Amino acid sequence: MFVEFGFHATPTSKIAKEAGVANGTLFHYYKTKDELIFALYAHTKSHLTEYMYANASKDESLELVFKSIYTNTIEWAQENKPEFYFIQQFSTSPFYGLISHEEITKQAKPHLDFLQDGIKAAVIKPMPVDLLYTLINSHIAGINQYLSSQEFSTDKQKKIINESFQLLWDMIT
Amino acid sequence: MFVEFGFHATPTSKIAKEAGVANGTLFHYYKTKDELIFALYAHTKSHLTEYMYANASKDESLELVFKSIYTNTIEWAQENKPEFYFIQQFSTSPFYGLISHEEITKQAKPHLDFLQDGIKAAVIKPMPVDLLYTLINSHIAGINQYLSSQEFSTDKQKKIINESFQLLWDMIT
DNA sequence: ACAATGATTGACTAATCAGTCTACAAATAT
DNA sequence: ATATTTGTAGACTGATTAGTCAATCATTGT
Repeated sequence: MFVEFGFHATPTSKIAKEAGVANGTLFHYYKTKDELIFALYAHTKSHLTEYMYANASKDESLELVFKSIYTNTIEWAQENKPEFYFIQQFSTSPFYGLISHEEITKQAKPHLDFLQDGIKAAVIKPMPVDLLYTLINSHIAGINQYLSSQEFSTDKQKKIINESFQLLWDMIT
Repeated sequence: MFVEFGFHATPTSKIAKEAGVANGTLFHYYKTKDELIFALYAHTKSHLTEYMYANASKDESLELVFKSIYTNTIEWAQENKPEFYFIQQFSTSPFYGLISHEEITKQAKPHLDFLQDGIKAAVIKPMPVDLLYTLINSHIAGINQYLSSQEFSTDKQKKIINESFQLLWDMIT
């Protein structure tokens, strides 16, 4: 509903109704509407992170692990479009600025470590990991936007993902 | 104010006050608050577009023209952070979905044409221009996010822009 | 069996908001 | 000079909203 109508155009009364509970119940679990929004963001973000690292055996080469994470992320986004869109909407909203810097770095830590390993192993080009991370995230956001902009067959979609991965991989290695 | 507080947390009364006019005056020029928001988006977007193509002499090589557009865009974004942030906020909000598809393609047309020329000239890799366009936009959004995340000296900033341009250029050519 | 705590309800409220309306002022046209 | 249109003002309204509250209901521990 936040994605469809926006944060403030989605009243708590409708959220409660959609959830099948009374108005008061909602405020029993979340002191304020903002708290609910933050909780939803954290919840959604952790779902994505969990899915990203699924099937990531540490035996594979760094490229294969990275490709697995890349593919997983896009797959999750395509199968959970509202959730992914919500993350983006939240990230570019004033709400995002209210999250503590600490929380954000904590969230990004595992990803940054992974990239740092890649640099240390002389696989990934030496550059600030923050920059690298941002570039990768933006790239993935772009691919998702493209994949959502029109209807592709599953095969065509896989082809796009493979090719765009190669572009990204060549760029950072 | 939209960037700072969000769309609905910015009442028309405060907009009018900030603009130094009475409440009624605002609604004399914009029938609804939404109309004002759309107008602000169109206004801001056209400012950016104008700046992007500044100093773009058609005599230069395609790479130099592209680099000029690239640099201009990032410069504008860094010098007009709230405006750039507003465009991003708007683009990932439910408002964006209310803009006609026609309007969007019309807006992107010159950029797509430019990229198409690059492909025809065998400078840019052959791929769907939509995809190319999205990748470039995402890349630029990422760089801006990175540049805004910490304070860089002007020299350092220029260095980052140059290096990241090279990454992008190598990726698409 | 009986406390005690936690969960659920929905009517209620105080505040806020987008948009209206009437009156007046300024500018422009005749 | 007068008439007509356009711009400005700000008090006002009806609707909506986040959040409260007092009263039940359910669950758990003893």
